[in-house]
Amino acid sequence: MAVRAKSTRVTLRDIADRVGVTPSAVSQALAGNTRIGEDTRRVVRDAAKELGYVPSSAARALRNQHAGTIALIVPTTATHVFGHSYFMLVLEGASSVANQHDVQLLISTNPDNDHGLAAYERVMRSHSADGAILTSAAIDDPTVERLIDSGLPVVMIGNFPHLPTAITVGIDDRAASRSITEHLITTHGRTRLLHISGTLDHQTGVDRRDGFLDALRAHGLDEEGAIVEGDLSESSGTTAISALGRRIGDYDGIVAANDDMAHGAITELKSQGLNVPTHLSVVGFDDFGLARVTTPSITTVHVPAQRLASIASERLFEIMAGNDTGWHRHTIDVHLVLRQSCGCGPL
Amino acid sequence: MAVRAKSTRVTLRDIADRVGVTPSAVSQALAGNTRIGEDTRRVVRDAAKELGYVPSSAARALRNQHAGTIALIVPTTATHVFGHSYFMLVLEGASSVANQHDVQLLISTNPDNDHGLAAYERVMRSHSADGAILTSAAIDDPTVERLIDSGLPVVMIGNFPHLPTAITVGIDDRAASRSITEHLITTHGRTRLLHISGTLDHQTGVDRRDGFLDALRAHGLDEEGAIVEGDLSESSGTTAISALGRRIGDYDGIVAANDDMAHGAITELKSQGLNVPTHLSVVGFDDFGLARVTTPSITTVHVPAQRLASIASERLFEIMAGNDTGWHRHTIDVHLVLRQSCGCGPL
DNA sequence: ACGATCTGCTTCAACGATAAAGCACATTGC
DNA sequence: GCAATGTGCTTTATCGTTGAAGCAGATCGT
Repeated sequence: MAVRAKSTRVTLRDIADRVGVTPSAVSQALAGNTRIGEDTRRVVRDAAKELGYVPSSAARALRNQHAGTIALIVPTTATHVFGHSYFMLVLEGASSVANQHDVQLLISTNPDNDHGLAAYERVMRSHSADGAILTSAAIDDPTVERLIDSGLPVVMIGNFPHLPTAITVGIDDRAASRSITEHLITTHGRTRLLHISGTLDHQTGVDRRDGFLDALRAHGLDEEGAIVEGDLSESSGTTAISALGRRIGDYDGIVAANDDMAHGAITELKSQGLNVPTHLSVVGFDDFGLARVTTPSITTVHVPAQRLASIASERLFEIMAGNDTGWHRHTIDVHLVLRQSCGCGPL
Repeated sequence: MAVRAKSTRVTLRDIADRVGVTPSAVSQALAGNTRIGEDTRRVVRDAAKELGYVPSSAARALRNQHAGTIALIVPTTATHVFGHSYFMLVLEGASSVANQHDVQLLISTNPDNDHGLAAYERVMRSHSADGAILTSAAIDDPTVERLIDSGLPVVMIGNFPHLPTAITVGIDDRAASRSITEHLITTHGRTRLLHISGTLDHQTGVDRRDGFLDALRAHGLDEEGAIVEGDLSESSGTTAISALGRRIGDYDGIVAANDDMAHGAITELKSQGLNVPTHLSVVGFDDFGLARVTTPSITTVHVPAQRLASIASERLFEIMAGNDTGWHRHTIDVHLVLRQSCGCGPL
């Protein structure tokens, strides 16, 4: 039983030989071409089913000049971004849309240091994907621009104001950040606020910081010492607080650029004997899972990552189908999720 | 500016024309064939670099009869399994190994209802992947057997005792489950234990349940009413407890088959005014992230999913390279992570 | 009744890369 | 001095699929 089945790879020729026509006729029959007789068509289809014929994706790709594949590109090391459940949601969104279109999903992650090209440049040049969803790109990543200019259909998740031709789906980070900051100010009367920002080489980090500052200015609050730069990791949230030493007493509210840092901050505050939300209100951003399960649960902005990905994917398929008339920038609404860490939810 | 760059796809012919040799010579030059003169080789390589040549993956795949791709197959709906961060870790492990081997990673998820074949059967028959990592397969999934018999190199993550020829990497769920149960018994003196099991159509669910029962029997404890079947979701952990009503008083320890259910159970216990770990000790399984961040943090078995995936991937590459002499079943060690929910960690 | 259209296939070329075989010409061995 | 070997390419065939073009024989229109 062992090796038998292995080599027998069914091609058009096998069907052709069995039915007694040419491979080309089989191809046309399977494609439903009406120039092939009704009878032949049926016989061919039966034979194909019986032999378990599946077209060779390589031959098809070569002949038709498209791969039947889209790529999900994450231009950082796997450990960095995969570590955030964000990616899982994106994958889920892209995957389901790809499946609906009967297209394979390729995951492209690490830089391909072997050839000095980014992995996704290879994907693009080798035509192993017909289009790409790009996410988590840094502002200054020069390869992104080349990717877009290459003519490969690309839809990006996030905001890229410096790339005017890019097709993007994102949320209004700045408005959302302002909104959650104002919640702390107007609902909870917090006036001495600290922002733990994300990495500022990503647009998201900049926008969330700016939204925070917008809120401060709108309410005439002090911007002095209001910002500490983090890196989106839980430990950077912890460090942000511990580095403050006793100056933490100057603050009564913390706006973190994501939930991981909010959680890190809360942990550190707790260990210093400070209660959240009694002594300080803390809020996060993202709501990818963590914010719901911690104690206190974290008030945050819900970012619908899966929906971002599925919308991006749908748009990508439109573009690949030649429909270039749709939107180029799409912003989907987000909402606050009020939980315990600001003082809203039941304790 | 629009359409210009698009069509210019660089092939061997372009390099050949520029250098003044045939495409075949270029191919050989790039492959480092010594029958091509030193000078020509250098000129060709320079031209290739300058033009930005990247081989067509489709043409290569067709000619060489292999795709340059491995598939990560998850034979369930995306929402079910992707929902667990397990998949993220597996992806990370597989992805990094694939990258090291300069091979693309294909994600195959949903059944392809269009043709009545599982998506991965198409992957296999269409030869769009040279090998596959298969995870989260149900015990009775008949397509798994066909996949293995097809001759496509496959390495599975998990244990599949009913598939004697399968190459698998897993952990000893039964021993680990027994071990964490015994921790509750011997260290914390818990004697009235409840197991919230996983789905029993997966080997993991069965093994973890059996390990729990092993511990009970070894210590002469009562098996009556000791098992409730859950489905690995947080809510099934909650339901398992709430459905018990006041009979929860009969128990002093809960062994959940994963952390999500443990967390659900703890939440429900809390809301009933029961303290964990004072009134009851609770433990989970997996340690994929959740267990560390809850309050109380959850004592659990750390399952190194990423390592499982990378070991599986390495073995897959060995097999694809023709080395069939390695192990067929590999079990990697796991360890308990003692935290607060059993009564061990600092509160 | 005889060119025009239809029907049902076959033939052919191509997608891009590659390995085997071939073919000149130069060099070497004895 | 002439076969044997080496060098540096070119020619050719192939992977599996597909669409255009070709080609018989039947059917139709007037």
